[in-house]
Amino acid sequence: MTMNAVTARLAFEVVKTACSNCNLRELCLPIGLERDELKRLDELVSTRRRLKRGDHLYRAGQGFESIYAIRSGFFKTDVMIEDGRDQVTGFQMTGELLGLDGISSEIHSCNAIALEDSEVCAIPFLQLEGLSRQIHTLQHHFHKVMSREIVRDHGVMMLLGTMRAEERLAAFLLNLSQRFKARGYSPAEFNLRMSRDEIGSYLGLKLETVSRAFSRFQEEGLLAVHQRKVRILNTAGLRKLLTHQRA
Amino acid sequence: MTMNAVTARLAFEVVKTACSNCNLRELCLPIGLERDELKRLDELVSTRRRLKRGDHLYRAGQGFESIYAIRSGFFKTDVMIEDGRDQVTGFQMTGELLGLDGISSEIHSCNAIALEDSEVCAIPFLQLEGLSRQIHTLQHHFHKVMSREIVRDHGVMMLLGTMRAEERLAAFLLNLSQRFKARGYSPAEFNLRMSRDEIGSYLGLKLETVSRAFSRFQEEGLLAVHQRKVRILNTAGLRKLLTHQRA
DNA sequence: CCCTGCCTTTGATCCAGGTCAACCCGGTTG
DNA sequence: CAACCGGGTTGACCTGGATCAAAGGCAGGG
Repeated sequence: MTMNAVTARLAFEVVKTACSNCNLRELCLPIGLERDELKRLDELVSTRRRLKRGDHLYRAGQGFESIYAIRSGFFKTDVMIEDGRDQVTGFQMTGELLGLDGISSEIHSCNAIALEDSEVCAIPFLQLEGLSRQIHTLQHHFHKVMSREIVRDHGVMMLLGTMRAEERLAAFLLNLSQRFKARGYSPAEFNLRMSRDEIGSYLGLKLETVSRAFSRFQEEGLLAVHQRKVRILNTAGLRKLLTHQRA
Repeated sequence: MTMNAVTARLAFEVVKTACSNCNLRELCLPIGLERDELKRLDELVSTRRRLKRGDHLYRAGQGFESIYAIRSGFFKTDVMIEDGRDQVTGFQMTGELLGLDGISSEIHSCNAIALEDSEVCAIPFLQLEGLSRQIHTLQHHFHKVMSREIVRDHGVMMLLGTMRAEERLAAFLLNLSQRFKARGYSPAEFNLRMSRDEIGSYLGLKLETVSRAFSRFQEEGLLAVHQRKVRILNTAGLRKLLTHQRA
């Protein structure tokens, strides 16, 4: 093998999977790692998976062995009870981790479904634990990610427990907006990847209620909606809905 | 110092704080640790804190440095938004951990309040991370605990998003019952440590609705309630409310 | 012992959001 | 092109739980 062939091979692999070369490394697990630490993480994250819209990344009941970092695309997670009722527990986008629910019992407790064609990096969990025993920064960052998920869930509980329909939708839109912004997209104009029904499930509302709330926001000049295309016209107005309403 | 003095001193310390001697060690962080590992955990868990009913263990906004294992007593955690609305995010009992919300930003995001006189073990988080880099079992168990919290939160989201008032209360009571049972108490008869208002906040209901649901359950012979004293008479009936109801 | 204050229960009324139903719109198929 | 189909919107009506109000325990303090 010539030197060039080696270089080419390395270059190929880097393009193929490396965290060290991923433009999400500031959003994702590698945050704060040194060059050589990053390389060791690269070794774990060797398998990618492509999913088409509608595909399951994993299902409730399946054995757990990896967590997944979203490289591109958009997901929802949901839980189901026997009688068929289900609840969307979250929407995940680029750079976010999926699968943390599986750690506790080594069995996934929810479904993760791609809402658009997506790509994820699979990170074998036991190996991640091994590496994070060696790299303090990685360990600490991983703990922060899990804790952030807990805090996020508390926010959703607050939303579901105390807010009225329009407040919920406003909170939802502001959250999406802020996350798009953090990824370099417009915070004001975006396409929803999920149906009214899925938004409703997440927010504890029926799809008709979600639709009506959208229409109301439009009437009030807070935003322009057409199907799944949303443009926020008055962020402050939306924000005021959240804080100010109620006694 | 005589040998006896040394022994006595050790015995004193063991009684005072050691995980190795704690009758909760099968419920709490030490699960699965070897004798010598346990000893090293003991060294971290040196500070105890006693709280009286109503005391805050920590408050939202305070800096985070330790997580807490409940040694005895009963807690609630809640989050608040500017306009004064608050949401109880959980009730914690013996052997459960508090403070995981603080890891993500190094600032606590919720309040933890004792609902009865209680005692907790403070575990400095950075030291816990250090030790769990050395003790694989401890690391893994800690990850499971965090993950379990996420799964629990998803359950609450399901409850808040899809269940009707009586289903919520049934789910709540069954959950409490099961947790008392796991601690060696009667699963059928217990004292609620929280007010109707706090139950309502947790379940996304008003206190009057909670009270009415209790009365209804009593009429239907599912349980006997008097103020905070609850006796479950028909567990299967309560369980059926959960699964069967609705289309 | 009574008083005070908090918690709980219960009744009467109201309303936000659920339910049911019709229609619309854009994309796809035969 | 028509027929179809899976969202999305909109209207009319209904209901579960919120709200408002009153009264009944129970615990703690003087």
